[in-house]
Amino acid sequence: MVKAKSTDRQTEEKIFNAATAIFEEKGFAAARMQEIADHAGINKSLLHYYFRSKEQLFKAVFQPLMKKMFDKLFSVFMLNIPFEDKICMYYNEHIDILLKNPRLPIFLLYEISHNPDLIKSIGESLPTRQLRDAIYKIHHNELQEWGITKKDMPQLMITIVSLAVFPFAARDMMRIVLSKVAEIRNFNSFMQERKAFSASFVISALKNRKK
Amino acid sequence: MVKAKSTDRQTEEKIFNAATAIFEEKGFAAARMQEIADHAGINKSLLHYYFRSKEQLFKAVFQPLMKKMFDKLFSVFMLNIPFEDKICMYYNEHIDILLKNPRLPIFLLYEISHNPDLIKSIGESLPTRQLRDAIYKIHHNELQEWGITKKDMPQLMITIVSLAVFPFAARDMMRIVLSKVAEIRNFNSFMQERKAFSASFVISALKNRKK
DNA sequence: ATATAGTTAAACTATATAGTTAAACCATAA
DNA sequence: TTATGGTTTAACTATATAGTTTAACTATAT
Repeated sequence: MVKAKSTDRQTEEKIFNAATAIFEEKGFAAARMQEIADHAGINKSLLHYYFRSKEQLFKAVFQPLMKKMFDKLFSVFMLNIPFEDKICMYYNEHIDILLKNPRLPIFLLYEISHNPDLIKSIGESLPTRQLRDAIYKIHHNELQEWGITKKDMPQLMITIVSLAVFPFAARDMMRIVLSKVAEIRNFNSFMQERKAFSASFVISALKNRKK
Repeated sequence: MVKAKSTDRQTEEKIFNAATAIFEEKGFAAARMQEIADHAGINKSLLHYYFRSKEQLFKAVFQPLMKKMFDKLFSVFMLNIPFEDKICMYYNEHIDILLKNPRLPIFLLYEISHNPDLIKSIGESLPTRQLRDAIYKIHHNELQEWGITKKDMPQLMITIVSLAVFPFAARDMMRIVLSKVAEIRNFNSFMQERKAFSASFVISALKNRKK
């Protein structure tokens, strides 16, 4: 019985990993239950034995991914360190995470925009306003010096995130549109460079801000 | 015969518009030929009579959209005006276009990442390198003064575009994650604000750049 | 050894959808 | 008037896929 339960978990995990990979690659609509089963090395019956339906399996995959993403983000921005250091740390960490899951951004963005309910429950549980207020409180002096008001915070936050996330969402577009621009041929090294570029770009913009 | 041809064009256009709307809203995989026919006010037989298959119809919609998008972008950046003005103009124009087609970015990005062939032919015909070189030539003085080398250009270009396009791709994510942050409740006015914010952000960053 | 939980195999149902066909309909140009 | 080309209707085929069922198999705990 004890061993059986352990096997249980292993299988569940195999399924979870397979589903994550397939959903992330193909999206919900184009993913096939058979393919997920194959990828997990089990058969379709067992897939439905563990997760009653495609929707249920999808949610089981999607929501933790989503939460993990945000928790990571929030944890960095909640740190009590100077703003400049925080920006550097954010780009270093977030870009590294995404380099390991390059298809995650386009997957999450697309699925949310086609099924907003999926994330509603998560969204409501996120301490978004607390984050904004915390950031604003921690960095009050710096932000004030740069002329950033509370009203500017959403613009600033979206801006910071854009620089890291957009290139992943636009990866294949870049690959094709900019394929003839030599410097971008290798996406990985482009993103490595981008860590420092983005950080210094944001800091420079803030330091030289006109209201 | 003459009148027939004109009717022909009208129907083709009705189909084209309907297909554009449905594909943009649902994506290729989830779009239904029946729904497109309904939306166009015709029946499925006629749909196949004009466009032999779903793939063909999709390409007929997708490729012009893509090209239109890039032509507009390129035309702004090719203008021979000061860099600061160009940045302002870009954000004003591009954000206005996207406000009229808010689902276009996520649609294009997703479909390209799931079927890169779709755009390969377009991509190859785009004067990307010329654009980079033209920008670099037109703004040589300003860029040099700011310490932007040719090698930095891709980072800079992606950065500029990110700030305008990412919020559209992340629109529903923002809607949910930031729903409790009062300042963002109205996406439209958020993007209106963003025109000036982005422009001044980029200019400030460049003027204060450390190499 | 036996019962049990996890697992497989294969056949099955139900449904959705792309695409086809053929006959009839209708406006218009010759 | 009549031939033509765009159009509708409705029935059709073919296929893909989610999900079900059932019987048999296997390892393990007791």
